[in-house]
Formats: sequence, structure tokens, C-alpha cells
Amino acid sequence: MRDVTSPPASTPRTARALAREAITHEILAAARARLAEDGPAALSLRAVARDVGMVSSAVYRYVENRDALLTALIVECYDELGAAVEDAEAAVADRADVTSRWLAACRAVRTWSVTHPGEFRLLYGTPVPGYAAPPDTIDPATRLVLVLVAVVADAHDDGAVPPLSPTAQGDLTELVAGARDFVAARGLIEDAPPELVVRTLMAWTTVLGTVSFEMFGHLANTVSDPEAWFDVVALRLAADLGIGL
Amino acid sequence: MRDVTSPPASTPRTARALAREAITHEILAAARARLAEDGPAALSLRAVARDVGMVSSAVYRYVENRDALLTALIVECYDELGAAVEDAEAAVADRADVTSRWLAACRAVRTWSVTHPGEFRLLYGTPVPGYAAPPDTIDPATRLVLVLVAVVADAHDDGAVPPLSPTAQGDLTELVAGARDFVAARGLIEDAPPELVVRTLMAWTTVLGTVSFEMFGHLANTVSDPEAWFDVVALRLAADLGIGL
DNA sequence: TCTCTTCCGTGAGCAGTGCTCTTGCTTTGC
DNA sequence: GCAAAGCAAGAGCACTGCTCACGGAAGAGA
Repeated sequence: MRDVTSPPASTPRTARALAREAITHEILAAARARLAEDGPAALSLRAVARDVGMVSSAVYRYVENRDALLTALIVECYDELGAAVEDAEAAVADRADVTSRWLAACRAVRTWSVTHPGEFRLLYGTPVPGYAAPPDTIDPATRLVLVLVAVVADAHDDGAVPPLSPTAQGDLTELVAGARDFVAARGLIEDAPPELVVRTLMAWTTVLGTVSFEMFGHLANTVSDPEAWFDVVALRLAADLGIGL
Repeated sequence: MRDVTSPPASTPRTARALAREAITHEILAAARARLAEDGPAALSLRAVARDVGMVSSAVYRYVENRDALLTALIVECYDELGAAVEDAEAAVADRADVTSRWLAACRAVRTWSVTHPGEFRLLYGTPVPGYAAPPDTIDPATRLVLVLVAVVADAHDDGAVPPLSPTAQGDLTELVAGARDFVAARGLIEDAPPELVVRTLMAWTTVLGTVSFEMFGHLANTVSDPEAWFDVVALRLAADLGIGL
């Protein structure tokens, strides 16, 4: 019984390949479970091997080494987080209400992070000592940022964004040229005002900084309710971006 | 030859105790050197033992365990960073120029971080898996924040801070009560406006977030000159706080 | 159906880790 | 001068990432 939907030449989906894929998936799942408990740096390949009922060396049939396992996890997590933010933002019915869309996206970032502390550490915590993230990870990583930028871009197109009190200091245009090319290449804003780019970058920094502070305990004894605090921050950032209130 | 300056009863500064102190210091120094290379999670007690020319078990005479070593390093680094920021801020001659004082303090944060990447990871990166920072560390950690708050407080006392466009959303007062008590207890601002506290907290989050982004490589291909970018961010935060331009 | 190749799991092994414990030596205090 | 205390060494335990030779199983081609 042949599978006509997928050509066997390009992807020979034999039973063997399927089993291999399933086991690889099982290994990744076990690794993510371990991740939540001990953190990325302490991720033990032997431990995940035990969890899936294998001997440690057998895992190397499926995963090249520990770094490759980390990379796979990073890509998976970035994608999951990106999807969560995309869904949350897309769920806002009133597309003209950019403030709600911004808040929904930001909240989704925090919600996912709080419910996935181990994964958050992997993505936005200290890089694992000997590990250097390969280029494969930067594309999934941008997915989340694109949602935020898209909201800002929409608000900008509507003309709802007031002039952003430009502080004259050198050529901002050149400084954030990379970021402007980034959004331009994705067809979001053709010729973004540097002011807007700077504000958006700062906002994204503050969003992630706020979540990091909460996750890593730097907010203890300072703010009573982290969730409410995050909302305050997110709304103020929206106001700073000219898309709030 | 007795040392009259220090009473021998409370601190018996014998030659032995001095030698012990010196070796402990040497161990800490070696650990910090290792820190810069491999990061906190990979800090190997055996490696620092080799560096100081000891066998691994010998260091346990001076350091209780790896966590205690980390704690000592954290306290040391927080103090060093705090001192660096204090000095930089104090070096601004014109005390009325709050903007320059703010910028100097912020710049000192970044400069220290960039020149001490390993230590920065230790302080503001992912907490080491099995390690929980003891209460001894929170006091040194606040030292740096106090400098920033003091600048804001001075600006506030001068009355130079304009009304901060309050976005009405629940009772901010209760939300940031911890932070307000914090500054009040240190005699900085007696009855700080919640608006100001919120802004200052956000600014501090953004400052550290910006440095973290740079240090952990999340700013790659986005901003051409991290140092110039940091200045832009810091100055804009000052403007948001009402102490800039 | 038979063979041959490819794949997979096992277990031993190497070098490294944190940490404990015993042993012997040196230094200190009386 | 001697007992006590402190110190460095080394063996040892359980753990880590990773490699490699081995035997078995499963699929592919004839």
C-alpha cells in the first residue's frame, strides 16, 4: 500500500523512517520535560536517555550531540512561542483596535514564558557555555517580533501615530538601518521613520526585560502583582509608541 | 607585634587567619577568571583548584561548596558594579545636570558589563540550575539601582520633572508599594508619586534589557553600533523620566 | 526465499565533574 | 616540647558528554 500523497523519491517515508521520526520526537519531548526542572545548562543527555528507556549511547543515533539537541529545542520553542503570540494577536476581533492587539501579543509573550519557564531560560537566558546558536535559529526567533512590528506598522499606516518627540542625536537612520531593512524586507513598512523603529526596539526590549525580571526573580519585593505590573508596562509602551489610549 | 586597630577578641588576625584570607582571595580571583571564559554554570571547582595549584579537595577547606563560591562571587561582583556606577555618577561635576548624571550612571552599567561578560552573566543571566541566591546578595544588588533612583529623586526635588502623562489604570500606588517603601526606607523620596516609580522601574528594566540584548546576542543584525544605541536608549529614558533635554 | 546491507541498541571505556573521607604532615598555642 | 588544630593530598563514589566495537534485527534486491 503506497502513499501517493508523498513521493517516495524525495521523502521515502518508509516504516523505518517513521519510527525514527517518532523516537526523535520522543527524545525531544523528554528533553523539554527535563529542561523545565534543571535548566538548559544542566540538560543531561544521559538523563533524557533514561527517561525514554534507552542507554545513553543510543540517543546519539538520533541526535548528533548535545548542542544539536539544544538547537532543535530552541527552534521548536521559538516556533511554539511565535505561534502562541500570533494566535493571541489574531484572536482580537476588532482589527482597528491596535492597542488591544498590542496588549494581546505582549500578554501572550508573558503567558507562554510563565507557563514554560525552562523553555524561556533556553531562549532568552544566558547562552549555554560552550554552545553557539546556529543561524537556523534566528528565523524562528524573529517570528514573535514580527507580530509586534506588524501591529505597530498597522497603527502607522492608519496615521494614528502622532509625531514621536524626536530627540536629535546623531543619525538614527544609520544606527537602526539593520532593523529598518529587516521590516522592509518583510514588506511591513516600506520606509519606516527611524523614530518609530527606535521606539519599537525599545518597547520590545522592555517587554522582554520585564518578563526576564519576573522570571529570574529580580522583581521580588518591588512589585506586588507581576501580571498586573506587566499590563501596566505593556500599556505604557503602547502609549509611548503612539498606539495606546 | 600586635595590631591594635582590630581587637583580637572579635577578629583574631593571626598570621594563619591572614594566610587563610589571602588564599581564599586567590581562589575567588581564579574563579572570576574562569567565569569570564566559560560562564557561571560551567564554573568548575576542580579547574580553579588547578589554577591556584591545589588539588580539588583542598579548596573545600576555604569554600564550603560550589554554591557558596558562587554566592561570594555574586556579592563581590554586585559590589564592584555598584561602586563603578557610583563613581561614574559622582564624577559628574555639575550636580544640577541630572541628565548627565543619569547618562553617566547608565553608561557605567554598560561599560562594566561589556568589560566583565562572565560576571554579568553571573549577576543578570539565567540563575544557575540548582543554585538559589541567598538573602545576602540582595543588599549589594540594590546598590546600583539606588544610584539611578537618587538621580531621579534629585530631579524630582528640583521640581524639574514635569507631569508624567498618567495613564489611568487601577491603583498604581498599591502595585508599586514595595518599590516606594524601598526608596522611602532609604530616605531618597519620602512620598514618591507612583507615576515616577513606575517610570523609573521601567527605565531600569529597559537599561538592563538593552545590555542583556547586546551581551546575549539578541541585537545582532539589528543595530549597527551597540554603544551608540545604548546612549540613544538611555537618553530617551531620561526624557521619559522628565529629567532629559 | 535467500542474501546482503543498513540500521539500531548495548555495554565498555575515556576524560571530565562535584563532593566526601581518610591519611599524613606542618604549623600553631600553651 | 607536646598536644591540638589546620591543611594538602589522594583515593573513591556517582555523575556527565561522547566514542567505539559488537551482535541482532529489519529491510532491499536478486
